[in-house]
Order: sequence, then structure tokens, then C-alpha cells
Amino acid sequence: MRYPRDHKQRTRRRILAAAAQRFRKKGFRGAGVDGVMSAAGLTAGGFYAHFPSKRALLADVLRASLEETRVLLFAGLDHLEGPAWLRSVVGKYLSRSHRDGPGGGCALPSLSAEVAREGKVPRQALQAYVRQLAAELAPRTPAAPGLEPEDRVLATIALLSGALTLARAVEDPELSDRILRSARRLAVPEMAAEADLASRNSRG
Amino acid sequence: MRYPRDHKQRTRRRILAAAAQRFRKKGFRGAGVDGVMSAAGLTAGGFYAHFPSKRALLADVLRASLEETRVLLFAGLDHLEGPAWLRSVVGKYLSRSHRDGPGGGCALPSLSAEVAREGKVPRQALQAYVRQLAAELAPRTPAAPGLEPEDRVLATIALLSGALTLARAVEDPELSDRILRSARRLAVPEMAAEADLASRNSRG
DNA sequence: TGTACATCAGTGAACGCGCGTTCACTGATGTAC
DNA sequence: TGTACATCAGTGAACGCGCGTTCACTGATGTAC
Repeated sequence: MRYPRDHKQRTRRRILAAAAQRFRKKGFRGAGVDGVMSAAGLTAGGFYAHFPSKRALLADVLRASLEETRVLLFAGLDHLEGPAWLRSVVGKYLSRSHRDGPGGGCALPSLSAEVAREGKVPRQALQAYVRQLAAELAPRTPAAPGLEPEDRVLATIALLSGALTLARAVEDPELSDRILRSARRLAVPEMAAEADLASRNSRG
Repeated sequence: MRYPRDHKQRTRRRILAAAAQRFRKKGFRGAGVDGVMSAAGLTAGGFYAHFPSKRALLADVLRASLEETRVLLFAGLDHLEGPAWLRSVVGKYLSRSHRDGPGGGCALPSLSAEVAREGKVPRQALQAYVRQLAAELAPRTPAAPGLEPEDRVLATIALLSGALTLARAVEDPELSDRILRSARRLAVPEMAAEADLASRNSRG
């Protein structure tokens, strides 16, 4: 072995991390191979020693983002359960910091629409992303009217992703905040009345 | 007047209609000026006699799509009210035909993520789109736990848009259908239990 | 210990291509007389 | 009624640019002896 054991693999991870950041921030078409590589401290030509194409990278970016989303959503909630747990997860997803940092966090709000147009491989990766996220949320999610946990979780992912996308696209910060807050309540109606009461109290 | 009265205006509308179709179907970056113009039966050069730039066209496309969404959602529902009315609206939005025809219908699922990155003018147009749609839905929308009609409507738009985006991005048709169905129930919990019952009965 | 060598991750110039935009020109139109 | 003309919507070639991708080459690395 002429180079340090994991040298190439570590470089690959650096490229992947840079791509995950830039794809989510600028979109798949908005982020170029050139930019990704120079963000990783490399030049464009080297890219193809690590990935067969930009589109193939997109699938890997989805896989990498799932891990970030996991950490973002699940960290430090072991003591909660039922609606209170779900409210916490939803609150983290629909937080201002998640909205304002599209380069990190969940890939769905930034990339779903583009992935839909990029053919089979990226679409399957997104599908795996949704399935995996749903599978991890379902066991702790309570049922809702007409919705087993597995289905409630799918609808909730759609709601969270849609709300974050809109909250990012709208120009007025107040409307943006309002979209986040409303979506939080629609996602967890069990806690919505209390949240309403609490915010009334705290505002006087 | 050397040309028929509305000749140029009519051409403009043709370009706008072609752009609305192609932007929603292929994305803003995925659809080129060339393609839009030839879909309108013209050549690329003529575009700039009608619009100052491709980006300015995006804002107009959002305005044009709102009218289509209006027709799609509200046509023929005058006899309904409350949850039953809302269920109908939601059912039309989250229908297979809307999912499978991204070139028509609502602009939010296809364009929100890109609009967020295209600067002030398109973002304001999207904001107006959301506000207008919300204002038209709110008067007939019932309140929900912790959600006045105005807020429920915002969260519902987020849910509908997010669900359609995911349903389009996922490869497996069964998962796609399941996302639509789950979102329908989360959007109108008042009718979800009945829908559940009905579908159980009809399946045996 | 020191030197020649084989490896291979990464460089950087070049490729063809499609993009958004510009602009000199065309040619169908309705008008003037 | 017929002819010369002014208008202007639309053409089509050209522009510079950035894209994804290729490939001959470089040079730092660890190895062999």
C-alpha cells in the first residue's frame, strides 16, 4: 500500500459531505461538481475517481443526509413518549434553525422535487430515505383518527417537509414562522390545545 | 395599428402557458427558454420582447398557476361545507391525476424549493400565491385543535404540497398512493374515521 | 541508512454542449394616397 | 383599386459562460534492497 490505509476513502467522505451541504443549500442543479470539489479542497477532475457521475452522487447524498436527520431529530429524547415525544421531534424538525440552515438537516425539503426528475437511482434512494425515517419514527408514534402509526408517520413526514419548504420559500419572516407554528399543531393535535393555552399565557 | 389588436398580448399568453406547463413539469432550471418558446410555436430570440428575463417569467408563472389551482380545487363544491367540503378539496389536491400531471395544477410541489433560491421577486410571487390560496380556503374551513381556520389552512397547504412532492418523488406506486391517502386523513381528521370505516367495508 | 523505483490520488487543461441573452435583420401586416 | 411604404412581432445566428466529463500527466508516498 503506497498511501495511508484509508486515504482515498476519507477523501471520498469529504467530497460526499461537501456535496450533501451544497446540494441541500443550492439544489442539485444549482450546485456544480466544480464547487463541490473545491469545497472539499480538491479540483474538479478528481471527482470521477470517487463517483461515476454527479447523479450517482445525489443518491449517496440522500443516504448521508439521513444520518444527519436522525441525529437532528432523535438526540436526547429518550425520556419522552407518545404525543409529547412526537411534539419534540416535530418541534426540532420545524425549528427556525432547521429552516435557516438548509445546508444541514433533512434532504427532503430541498431535494425531493428535483429528485423526482432525476430518474430511477435517485428516486429509489429517496424512497429508502422516507421508508427508513418512517420505520424509525413509527414505533414511538401514537395512532391518530383513521391512521395507524405507520401511516400517521408518512403523512407527518409529508407535512414537515412541505412546511419547511414553504417556510423557506416565503419572503415575509412572520408568515414563515406562522407556517412552522401551524404545521406543528396540525402534526400533533393531541398537544395543540395545550400549546395554544401556553402561548396565550406566556404572552399575557 | 399594423397588427391585429391583441396579437402580441395573445402571443405573450401562449408563452406564459407553455412556461407554466414546462416549469412545473421539468423544474425552473430544467426548462430552458428555447424549449418554452418552441412549445409556444416560436423561436428563442423572440422571448425578450415579452419578458425581461427568465426569472421574471417565473414570477408570472406562479401567478398563472394560481388560477389553475383555483379551478382544480373549487369547481363544483358549492353544495358542501365544513369538514365534508375540506375533504373534497383535499381529495382533489391529493388525487392521482394531480400527482401524475405535474405540468398542470398547483405550482407549489414542483417549484417551491427552487423559488426559495431565486431571489426576492419569485419569492414574493410565491408568497402571494400562498396568501391568496389561504384567503380563499379559510372562510369555509372549520377550526381544528389549537388552529383557527387561517392557521389550519396554512398548515394544510404545507401538508398537501409536501405530500404531493413526496408522492411524485418516490418510485414505488404503492408507497406513493399510501402517502396520498395518509395525508388526506391527517388533513381532515374529522372525516378520517369514517373514511377508514368506508374503505374497510368496501374491501370486505 | 540511502537511493531507485512503482504506485496512484489528485491536477488542470481541454472537450462538446446547452444555457440565457443580444441584435441586425425579415417579412407579413395594415395604411396612405 | 393599386402601389409604395412604415411598422414591429418574430427570426436565427452569434455571444460568453458554466456545466459535466475525460485524460495525459504530476508528484508525494511507501517499498525494495
